[in-house]
Amino acid sequence: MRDSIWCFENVNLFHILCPHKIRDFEKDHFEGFKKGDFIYFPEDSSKSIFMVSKGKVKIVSYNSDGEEVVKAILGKGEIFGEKALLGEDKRGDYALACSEPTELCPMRLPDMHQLMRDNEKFGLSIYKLIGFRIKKMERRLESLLFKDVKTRLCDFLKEMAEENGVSVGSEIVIPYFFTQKDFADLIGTKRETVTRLFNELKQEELIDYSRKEIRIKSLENL
Amino acid sequence: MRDSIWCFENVNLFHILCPHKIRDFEKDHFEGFKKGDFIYFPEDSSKSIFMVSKGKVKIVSYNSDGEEVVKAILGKGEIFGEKALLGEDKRGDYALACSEPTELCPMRLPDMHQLMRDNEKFGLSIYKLIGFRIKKMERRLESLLFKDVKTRLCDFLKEMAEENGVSVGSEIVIPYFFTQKDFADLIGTKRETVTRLFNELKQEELIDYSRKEIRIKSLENL
DNA sequence: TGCTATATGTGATCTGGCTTACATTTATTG
DNA sequence: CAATAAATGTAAGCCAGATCACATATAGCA
Repeated sequence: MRDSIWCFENVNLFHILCPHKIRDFEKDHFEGFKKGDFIYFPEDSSKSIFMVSKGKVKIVSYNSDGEEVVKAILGKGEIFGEKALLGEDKRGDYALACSEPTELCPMRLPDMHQLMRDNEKFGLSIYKLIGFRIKKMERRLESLLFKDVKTRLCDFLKEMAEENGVSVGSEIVIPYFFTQKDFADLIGTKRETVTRLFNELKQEELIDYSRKEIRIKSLENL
Repeated sequence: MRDSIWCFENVNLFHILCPHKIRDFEKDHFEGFKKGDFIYFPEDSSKSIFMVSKGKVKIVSYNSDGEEVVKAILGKGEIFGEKALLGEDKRGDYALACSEPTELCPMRLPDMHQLMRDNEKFGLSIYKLIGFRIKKMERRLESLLFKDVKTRLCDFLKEMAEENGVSVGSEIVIPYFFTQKDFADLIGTKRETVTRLFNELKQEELIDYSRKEIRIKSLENL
């Protein structure tokens, strides 16, 4: 594992969960969501967990000033709503699709429990995933406590490069599904600051970007 | 549940875990720790979980600048090292006693698993506790993202009042086992700022404090 | 294709809380 | 009980990043 605050431990459950192994529960599989569609609301009871089979999903809540708290953004193969496995009764946050089309594998909780009982290895990897989520949150906390905005942004870009980056020549291209506002929310700063930093990094020849993609020219120096 | 960022959902497992129900595993029960003693190190493998039966335990890690990242401070009846249940192999942080004497109930992982298998209700409450830990961390994150230092301190004092406070007349007395440095670490600020704020709150007649205790004079207005 | 909404760019100003630098008070230890 | 260490108190100066106030660019839609 790298030193980066934002680095991911990729526990990709796509091939375990979806679509083959769970034909039995396939009833309401694969729902189609459009950008901005809500998947669940805070008051919904936590009756199922989801895996993203296509698109991106954002988990958010809103603080008392109506500002968005971005808890996570998830891509293909990642699960969310997993707190249902920890005895959560209500979701407590919003899940919404943030790319189009977004498709999910929903798993009802009892089915999930059965699956985990039947397949110990699978159960373990689910719990492991929860463990990784916790560690990730701990790193985010630490970065918020001790690192300045620029460092946080660089760490975050590195994380994205690992997760979603595609090598093209010496560069790493990240398809750009976040707005600068999203970046700001994720690293805990303001949009204007992100704009400023993006241009600063461009000046320093570390990245290049358009509204379509971000090109990381020198991952090492970020 | 209250609105406070810092409010606790008290899942006290003391009477479930300790000391009666687990006589079988009692071998190395109740170890005595002095203030500052390390209970585990980051490289230790996660072979057991602990419950505090007496005293206080601090979970920390250190960032690259050697600054302490305080992840949690736990009192009687609270468990720690629970990430072992989530497939963690190494602890990844330090646990150290921060009051004297501190005593623990250590539970080896296999025993724990057996206990959880045998007693479904118990297993559920353990997982629930992990869920609460996650929510608490989410609140801490949110507070760090959006609230200023004074608000964070007030929220934290409210949390402590709930957890450890004793009503004395119209006041709530909190025994004072944290130094101002500890407060600073926990809410993400510097010691000098905590001192200033403590005095500010004293001026405003909201609290009173000595090195022995903090008296909350007006919880509502904090 | 033009109109409108949303995303991005960029300066000027302001400020919470960090930094630095000590002083004072309370614990701890030989 | 003195000596030393640790915790607390206070104040001046500074700066990263927020805030405010626009300008421009791009996308989506009638």
